[in-house]
Amino acid sequence: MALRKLEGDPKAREEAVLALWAERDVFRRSLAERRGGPRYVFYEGPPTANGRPHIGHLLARLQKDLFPRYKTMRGFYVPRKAGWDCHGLPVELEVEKELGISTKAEIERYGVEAFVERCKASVQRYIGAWEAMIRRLGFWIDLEHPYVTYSDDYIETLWWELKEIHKGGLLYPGHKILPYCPRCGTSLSSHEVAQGYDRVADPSVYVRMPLAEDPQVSFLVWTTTPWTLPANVALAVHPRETYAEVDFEGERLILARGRVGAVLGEGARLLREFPGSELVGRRYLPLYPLAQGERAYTVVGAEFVSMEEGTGIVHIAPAFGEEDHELGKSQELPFLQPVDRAGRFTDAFPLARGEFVKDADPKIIADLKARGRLFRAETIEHDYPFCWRCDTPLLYYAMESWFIATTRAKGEILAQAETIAWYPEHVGSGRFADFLASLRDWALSRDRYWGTPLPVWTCGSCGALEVVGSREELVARAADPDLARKVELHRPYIDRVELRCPCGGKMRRLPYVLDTWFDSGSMHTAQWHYPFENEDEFRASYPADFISEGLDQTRGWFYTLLVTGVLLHGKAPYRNVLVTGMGLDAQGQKMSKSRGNVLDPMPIVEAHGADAVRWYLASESAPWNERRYSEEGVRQARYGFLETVRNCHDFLTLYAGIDGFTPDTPVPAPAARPALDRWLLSRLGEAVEGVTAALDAYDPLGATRAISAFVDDLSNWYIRLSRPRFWGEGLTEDKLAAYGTLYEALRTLALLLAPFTPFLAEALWQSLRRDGDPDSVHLARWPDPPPRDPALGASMARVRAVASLALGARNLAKVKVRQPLPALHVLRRPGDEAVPGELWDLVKAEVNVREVALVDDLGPFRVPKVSPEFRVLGPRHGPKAPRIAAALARMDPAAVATALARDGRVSLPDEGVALLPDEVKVGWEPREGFALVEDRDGAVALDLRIDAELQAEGDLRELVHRLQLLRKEAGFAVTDRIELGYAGDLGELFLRFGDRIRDEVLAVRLEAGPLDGADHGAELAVHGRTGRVWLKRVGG
RNA sequence: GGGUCUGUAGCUCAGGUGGUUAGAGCGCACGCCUGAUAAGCGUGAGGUCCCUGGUUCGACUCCAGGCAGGCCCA
Repeated sequence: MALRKLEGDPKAREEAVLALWAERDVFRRSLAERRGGPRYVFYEGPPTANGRPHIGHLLARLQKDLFPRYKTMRGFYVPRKAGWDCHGLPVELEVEKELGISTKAEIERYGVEAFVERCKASVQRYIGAWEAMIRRLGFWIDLEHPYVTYSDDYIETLWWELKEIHKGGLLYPGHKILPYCPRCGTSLSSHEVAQGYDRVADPSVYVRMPLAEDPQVSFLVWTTTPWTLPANVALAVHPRETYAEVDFEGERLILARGRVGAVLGEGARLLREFPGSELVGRRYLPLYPLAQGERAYTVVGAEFVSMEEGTGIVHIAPAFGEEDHELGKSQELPFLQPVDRAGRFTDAFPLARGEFVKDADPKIIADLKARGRLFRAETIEHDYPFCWRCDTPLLYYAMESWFIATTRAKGEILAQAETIAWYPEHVGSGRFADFLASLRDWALSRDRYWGTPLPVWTCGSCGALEVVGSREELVARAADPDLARKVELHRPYIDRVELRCPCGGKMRRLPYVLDTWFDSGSMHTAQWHYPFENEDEFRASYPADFISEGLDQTRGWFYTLLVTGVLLHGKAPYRNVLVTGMGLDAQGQKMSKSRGNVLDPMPIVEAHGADAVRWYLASESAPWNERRYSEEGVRQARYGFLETVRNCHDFLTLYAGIDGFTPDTPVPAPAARPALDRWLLSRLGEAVEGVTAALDAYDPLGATRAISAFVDDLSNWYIRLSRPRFWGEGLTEDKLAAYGTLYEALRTLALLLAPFTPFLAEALWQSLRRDGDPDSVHLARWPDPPPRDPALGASMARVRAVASLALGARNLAKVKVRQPLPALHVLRRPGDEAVPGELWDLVKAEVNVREVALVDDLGPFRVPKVSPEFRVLGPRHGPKAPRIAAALARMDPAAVATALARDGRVSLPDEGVALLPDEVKVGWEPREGFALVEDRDGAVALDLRIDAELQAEGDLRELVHRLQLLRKEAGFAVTDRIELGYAGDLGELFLRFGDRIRDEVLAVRLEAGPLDGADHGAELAVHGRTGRVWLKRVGG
């Protein structure tokens, strides 16, 4: 094995790693080699295959890769089956767009069979885009054997599930007011509705409903949906609230007393008040007398009437509101439906016949105004639900639907929800718990084409009903068993299968398909085609240890997964959920296809590499925080972190190549190595422990911080200080210790990075691994932490602080580090005795001083400095203050300071006063020839007295530095030997330090005068000495 | 309207059982260093820790109310 530099271009490096993984079949082996070990169960939440992936998808995707990789390295067997959510309205919508159509009638005309085939093709296309992204980013999941929700096997499991649910008595048909999209022609589930709320301006309309018995008096009624007024059949009041009849600008109105001020303001005069119950049973004159019957247009009592908004008198249209519908049933009100399935008024309402209801609002308002029934019309901003895919305003509409009675299993669902650990915790205890608390029955059926068919057949003769739970059952009951054996379990094919009813009649399938959330929410079972196959797999993988998806899945997949899991298996289907935050654009807006502000990750990946994107996502913030994505962040991850890691590695390879060091070269035992090495190994132990603990706690941010801190110490302290150790000739013990330490650090770092930046980790590993090591880092075991040495860590921290202070002092004095100085005096602190001399030597080298001395007193290096405190002096001494100040300035500052400290006062004999401590500022200034720096980390005095020898040494270092730059300029390799020619005043330095110059710049010969055939030359000036040098490569 | 999260430097974000002088990275200025680095080091500028009130000897931290943004719900 040979250490070799890493490919610097991320794209090329990562593509090579992808090829290596493919060639060595690493992902499959990472599973195979762990089979039989403890299982860590992961469930893939299937992406909806109806759109291209964007950067917002990557955050959850990263968690779904990172933790399985980590657990694999910890010895777990972590199978990961990919999955695709293929059914549903979104897919149909894509196809409609392709075809340029938009209604169900058009689909029927086009042909359901052809339409459904196009849905399949569309899904395939998007799956391809997702697979490409997943592969390129190094997200390991089994794409060869995914679960696909539209496959017959998957559907068969769903049928089995529904039959089980039906057996439990929890599947039922009902009529309910449901949110309904008139464009899509189907009702929506509550979690779909939740996706589509938007703030809009709607009419806010008050109308008069005159009492039948006294048309001079009107009920005042408020609504934001004027189009529902034609369907009005009753008014509702709260029987136990107080109502009032008022005079308002000469008109008599009835409304809730508590709403008078808010609705009418100051101008209303109270005529009388009475309980709402008194109004119940009164009749009123309808706006549009479309309803028939004894109970039409009467006032009824209802507890739900709110006193928070409106007038406290609610207009009731049973066709358009859930509460209205319930009330209509209990009060035996007539049912009026003047709107068709497309959301247009029927002939029953001629005024706006054929118009979409929302568009008819202005016409209705104008009509009411013309007839004197409009009291007031305004607009109001509120949130209204729109179809989450096509943006059509939803209507609440009385529909037939099939339901799962989740409310009947609520207790069990809540109990099982308690067993789930959420990251962050508040999602589980907050929004998820809230949602479960207001659980409603699951409206499961959809009036559409591309979906799992509802397996319910009914008999045309006797009305009997059959739920089919498998293909075998279907064949057994089918009128044409051959057809049933072969038929694809999709519309329109499945609709051709008729069953034989025991009554002798024919049974036909109800034409519904399922809510796609039932598809994805059932993956825990259906991905295995259980119970028809794979019983062992199913049992071994229920429940999941880990799932991770975006926050928006709280009421989506997290919910449906739980419900189906509890109903079918009596147990929560997952133990740990890591919730990721939503992706926002640079303006802080949610990224979504409909807003058109999505950021395509692939160009960024191509430019900076998948690792940079992955590290950026993992290290920027906690996973559950929402993110503002920017390419700049990815750039920083690349240059600020990944490049540093690469350079640390390449530093090792550079010198390892020169010295012939290999991973198998024997090195001294850790205990026998210098303190700097032992310190780094201790830091490495700290890093391994930190990363491990963080990942065990589902805290990837904490893990990346521990890694970053270690890399910083490695690069900017360990390697920085160790460089000279690599420069000498031959493999000394010290050099071997440095190689061994650096090697160990990088090798362990590769392991720690493997879950986060799998490509770079692999590239490192391929360079660093020993014979006998696994041939991929992803087949290796997670590292055990090297032992820690806290005392050494504390010593190093102290020494680094001192070096920092000393460099600060140099800065202050404006003396370059290249110029050696005689001494650094360090004010002693408790514990300094325990700091090894080796570490103080590091300070010597870093600060470039001949000596580091601990002192107990900075007195010798500084002198007191006193000055008057005019703020205090002025008020106390008035006009004498300037004379006092002048007198103070004439005195010996040291004497003043001493007196103040000793006596608490200092006498000024000339002025006849004594100054108190608060009247004199006492500071310090460095004694001539010293620089002082003091802060909470300590205090140092830097001796700046440069003698001739130090000066010469400084000049030498300056000269060597210049020569090194020239070598670099000339393009020589680090190991090239050269000849050097020189002329001018500089000659003195060459004569005096010839040997050292030769060593430092690898010169085999020094020549006074020009060199023939020199490769490079330059004028130089070092401290007033000028001259010229020539460089020539030897034997090149 | 309700729930929940977020609000800390120009930007992206840490942090703190309530306690001297609130941090990092990036960016900026000046200086340094550089025989690994598109790097590094030092210094500096840059902060009402969203606002108001309360509790407290002491609040950026705890409590209450509000404001702004995100998500979820109605």
